[in-house]
Amino acid sequence: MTDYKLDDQIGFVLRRVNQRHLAIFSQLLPELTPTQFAALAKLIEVVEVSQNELGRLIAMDAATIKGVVDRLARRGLLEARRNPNDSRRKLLRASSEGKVLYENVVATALRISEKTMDPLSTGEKVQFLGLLKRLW
Amino acid sequence: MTDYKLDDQIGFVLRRVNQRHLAIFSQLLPELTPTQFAALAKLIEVVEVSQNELGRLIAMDAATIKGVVDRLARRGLLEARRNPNDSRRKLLRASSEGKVLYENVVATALRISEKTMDPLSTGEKVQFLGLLKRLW
DNA sequence: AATATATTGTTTGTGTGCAAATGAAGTTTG
DNA sequence: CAAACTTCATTTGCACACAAACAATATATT
Repeated sequence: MTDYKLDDQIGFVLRRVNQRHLAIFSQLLPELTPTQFAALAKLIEVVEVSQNELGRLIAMDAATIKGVVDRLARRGLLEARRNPNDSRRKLLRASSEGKVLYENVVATALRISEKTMDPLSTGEKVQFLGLLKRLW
Repeated sequence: MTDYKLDDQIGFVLRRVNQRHLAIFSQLLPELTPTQFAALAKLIEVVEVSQNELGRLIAMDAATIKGVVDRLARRGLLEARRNPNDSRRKLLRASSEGKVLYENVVATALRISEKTMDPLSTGEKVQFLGLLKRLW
């Protein structure tokens, strides 16, 4: 008879912390989902990429990034064109609306991260993020 | 111009760590999803509960727990009956198959938690889980 | 007892997230 | 050059996850 405590398992706690983070995110930045914001932020950073490559940069598989890109495109936040040298590739760029939105909300995105970690002291935040990153 | 590094944001790192955890889980315990295992484990712990109450115990909303319970019931891992005193309520219990499966995999579930935190030392694991829990 | 309020489970709609299969288009190899 | 392979985007199918609306049923208030 093994003693198993659900509340002590990292997977379960991870899920709950993520729930809290999602709630904070959608309250402070209801215009975009965390996923959509990540895609937009990365797209602005790299200027132009293909769809699958963008997915790889933010750890989304081909099926997932397709949906995210479609939703951003439908709202006019990014633009797609075909790569003339490789007609399989769909090259993506943030539109000017996308850039404006990003500039308007990036400070809020930072506040979301802060608020999520608010229960921790400054030192603990650094420590926690360091440990968390090692679990990639 | 705010300096925003996606890879340093807790939400993004949380998502990646969760991805890694999910991959470990489905490799070591492909019979159940983490969600289904959580529902089964909690159900065995509390013996009998209504569907929505079970959802509350493991932080799943009514729509989500319904799907999870339906899938477990379809596989015969739990049984449902109507509460005679309150005919709205669907009372759930783990079936004997459900209990057997749980006993057979609970040790594996513990190994999954261990493996997820493997990159950390013993002291760091305790420390990390403590900090993580404070972010509920 | 009649009305108002709350809760239970269900359904619909939207958005991730992954596996597996597919056709089109490149690249590598014999 | 042709066959084998790889990659790109797409589609389908399944599993969470939450919001909002709903009917049925309980409970509380007057």
